[in-house]
Amino acid sequence: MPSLKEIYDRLYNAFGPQNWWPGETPFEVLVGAILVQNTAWANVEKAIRNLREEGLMCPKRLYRLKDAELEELIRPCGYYRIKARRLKNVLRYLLKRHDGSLEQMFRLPIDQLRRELLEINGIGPETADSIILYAGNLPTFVVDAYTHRIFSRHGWVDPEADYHTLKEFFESQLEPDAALYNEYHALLVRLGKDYCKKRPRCQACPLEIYLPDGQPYDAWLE
DNA sequence: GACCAGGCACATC
DNA sequence: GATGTGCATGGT
Repeated sequence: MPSLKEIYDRLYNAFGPQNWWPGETPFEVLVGAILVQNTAWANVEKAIRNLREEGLMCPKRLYRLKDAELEELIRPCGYYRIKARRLKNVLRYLLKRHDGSLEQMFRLPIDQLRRELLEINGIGPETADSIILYAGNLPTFVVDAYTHRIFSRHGWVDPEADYHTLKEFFESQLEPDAALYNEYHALLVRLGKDYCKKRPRCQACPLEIYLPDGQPYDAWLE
């Protein structure tokens, strides 16, 4: 396979900078990381807009909001009841442990912060890493369904590989560079959305991954 | 109408 | 330890 750096360069040359995360502030990124779980971003935008318009993009105010009201505001992004609970769980941690200060939270060593986030009910590995990388601008690689799908369909990783294995796969071959990790993950999502859907649809290319000019993506990367 | 989307927790065997 | 299921809206 091509080196991870080369794959990155080719993706960057093809798609350009993705300007992630699409959130105004670190706190919005944190909120978005919960709301986007297994959900299309377009739906999350509506929920975030609702919170913003109500002036609720603030840890304390959001935490004090009644569950029923929070649920109603985030309803457009789906799983709204469980996500309301998960949001409250993170907010409780943020307020009690860090006095509501993200800045303070991100002063923790990355590994420790990651462990603490993973103890929160509703925060799994991808959400924890997304918060650390995209809200904290700290170098931890974010793995998601697209990452797994793209790399396993190419035969570059074991299809059975779990989150931690994929994360190590990237971090062991790339410098710990937050800007690089940020752009890399965003580019993989872009590639996945455009060319690597969940269910393969085209017989001509076993990978079902194509570039805008119709050339198979796998050939393009060789 | 079926399928999909930037997961995660929990029940059951 | 592995496998299955609930959570839910909105776009294609």
